[in-house]
Amino acid sequence: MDMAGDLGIMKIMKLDMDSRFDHQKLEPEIYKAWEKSGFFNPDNLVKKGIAKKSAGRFSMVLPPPNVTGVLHMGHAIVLTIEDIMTRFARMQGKKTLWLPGSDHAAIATQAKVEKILYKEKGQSRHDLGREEFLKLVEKFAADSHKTIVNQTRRMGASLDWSREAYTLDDQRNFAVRTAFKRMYDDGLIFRKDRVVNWDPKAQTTISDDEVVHTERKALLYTFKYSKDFPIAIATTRPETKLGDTAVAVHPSDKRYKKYVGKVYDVNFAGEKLQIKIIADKDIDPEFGTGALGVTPAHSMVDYEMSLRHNLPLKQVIDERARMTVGGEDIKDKKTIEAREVILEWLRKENLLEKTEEITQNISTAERTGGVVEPLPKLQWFVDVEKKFKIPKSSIRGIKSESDVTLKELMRTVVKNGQIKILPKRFEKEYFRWIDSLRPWCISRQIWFGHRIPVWYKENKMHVDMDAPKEKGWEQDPDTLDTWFSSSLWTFSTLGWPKQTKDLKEYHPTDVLETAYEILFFWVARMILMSTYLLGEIPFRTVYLHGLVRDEQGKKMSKSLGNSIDPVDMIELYGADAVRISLIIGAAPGSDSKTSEDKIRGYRNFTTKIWNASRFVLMSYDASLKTKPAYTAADKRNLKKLEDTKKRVAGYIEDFKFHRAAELIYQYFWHTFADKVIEQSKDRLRSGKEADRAAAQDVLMKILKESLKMLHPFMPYITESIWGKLPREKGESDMLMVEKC
RNA sequence: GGGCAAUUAGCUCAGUGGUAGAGCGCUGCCUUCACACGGCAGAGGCCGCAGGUUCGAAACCUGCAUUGCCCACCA
Repeated sequence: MDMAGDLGIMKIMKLDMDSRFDHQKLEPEIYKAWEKSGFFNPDNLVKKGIAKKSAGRFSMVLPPPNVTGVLHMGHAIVLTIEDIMTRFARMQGKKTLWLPGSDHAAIATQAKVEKILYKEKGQSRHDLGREEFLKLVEKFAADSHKTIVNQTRRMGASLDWSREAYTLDDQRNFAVRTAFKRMYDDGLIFRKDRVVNWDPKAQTTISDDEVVHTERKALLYTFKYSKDFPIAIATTRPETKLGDTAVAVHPSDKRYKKYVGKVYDVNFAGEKLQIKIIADKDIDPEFGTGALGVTPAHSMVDYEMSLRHNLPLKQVIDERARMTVGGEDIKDKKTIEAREVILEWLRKENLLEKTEEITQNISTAERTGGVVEPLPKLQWFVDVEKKFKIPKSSIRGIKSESDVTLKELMRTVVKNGQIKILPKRFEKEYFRWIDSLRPWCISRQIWFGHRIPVWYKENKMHVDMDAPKEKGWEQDPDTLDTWFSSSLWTFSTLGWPKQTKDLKEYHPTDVLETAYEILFFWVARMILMSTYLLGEIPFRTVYLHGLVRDEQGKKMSKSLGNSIDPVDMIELYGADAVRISLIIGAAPGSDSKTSEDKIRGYRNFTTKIWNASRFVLMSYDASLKTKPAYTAADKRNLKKLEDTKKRVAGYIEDFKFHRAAELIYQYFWHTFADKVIEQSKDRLRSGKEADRAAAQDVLMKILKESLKMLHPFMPYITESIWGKLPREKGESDMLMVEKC
């Protein structure tokens, strides 16, 4: 194989080695040489005969980073683990594809740009209008994309940039509209008035998974609606009681049995209410008075209860979290202000029986931190429990043309082992999530994202790929949940809905590697979409890694000021040191800690690799042609090398990257450098020729094999050293594609 | 309220039935021609607690404690 010339790697080769590895200068040069070689693209691996049919293929998508900012340690660990898998597969001669892309991250990106716009110009998005504002967001996204892609390259990630995708580009938009249309036609997407999670801060709905429960202290008030109402109720939000349409008690609660079924007209703080007493087994007779004021429009629980009992729904709070009913002193007031007014009225009327402090869980929006206000709204949903006919299925246990639900599909592929989730404990969480899954609200009242492919005219509705030809149709102003488009990622990136060669070759992908945090958001929904739209699994193995924390074990975040910038660390210590320090000590699915000290420690390892290699190269006498006479110790050393290689490969195949990395570290430093090299010194200087030949052969052999083992973990320095070593027949000029 | 995980040397963590390990840190010696971002030597742990299984347990089982995380509609 002679490709050194046009690969440009010769330029960075020298006959001997510099006294240190200049990572700042050499890493970017090496990355360029890799890119120029074209070997990140599997087509070229096949063309040049590097990928062997018998070795099979390996495909994986990169979890697309959000175009909201810069690379952080979370990305760094993703890139490192996935690059290890990718490089390992490539060196095994597999047709290897690792596909990059980025995510438009609808709410997150829009919120960020709105913040900047307000800070810089004091304007809101409405001041600009939809079109102008979107231009601004797109500009921001493009800049951010550029930064992230450059930083991704610095990490050494061997991604096939020729296939790069974006969740909001034309091709992906086509996939999104296709998916939406198909789901609508199958009755799996519906539009309905339902109580949804409303984020008053972002002014949009959010899905159940975007709701975060946080504990806080609150006051629990016990009172009666009016003097002649028989039952006292307890609440932390008296203002919502203007929307009550029932009081619920436990069916076997003797205190209240006689009232069940009765209807009362009451005047509550000036608002006329009609309250029906109902019995529901979800009521805890022990809590408060054992009676719950049911507010169907402003509580998820109460809403579900109202559906069971056929209760009317009365909205009293609007999108700005202000009251829509009540007298002058209440209407249009913020909920907290209205609460005080009502409490004042309760005291005056002598209806307030008790006030106590409790700790309660409140719902907040994941992105904005705003307190979620449940509201009835007309929105689009995905029905996960409706039966539909699946045309074609390669899922074990689900026949083509059979009737299934999305939940069944999601559950089946993990239950039957077609998809393995590692570590296994996350499978349990996955099933639990599916069991409690409700309709997925997919419409968002924001501008940045895939516009919903639905058009309205008077009372007519048109759901299709494109707008109707005739005039007067208005497109739905809402956009789709960002996870709708990213859930198509494993196949939309390969050309779906077109039946492309890539789709046939690389789907299902082999591995989906990501942080356990987004198991529900993303992984589960990819399974949903792939099984539904393609009738096949999106990936065979889900490998989940933990979060990277700081020295104190705190989550790294900008606001805490404890985040370590991976790019700073690369500048200081090199990408190889950053990579291996993120791997060692990070068991699958467990959080790990990182610090500059740790990275510096592993930088020392790169120096050790460099110096040991320098020694082997400098003491190597190429003119020595004598047949080597191996000693028993030489054979033992070579045997140990083979054992180590096998164990390392086994660990990688088992997704135990931390074990593999630690083993190579131990082997290279404490076996090869400390023992084998030290023991060879005398022989190299004064031994007989045959012994010298044996000694230098063993050293060169172990060095080369060690570099191969190390390459997936520390690609830069190993590639650099490989380029300086004498090559034997059949050996590639580029370590990246050398057989291991 | 339900579930999951962790608890091993000062710190960070490996170690899934057979005489306690690594890195960092610490102590002492060594600047010898690969490397002081180094070498050699060394100190340091009744493996959270209590029971049990076993010839044998840090590992398996039961209970407890502490910490962390996830989920959940106690108003």
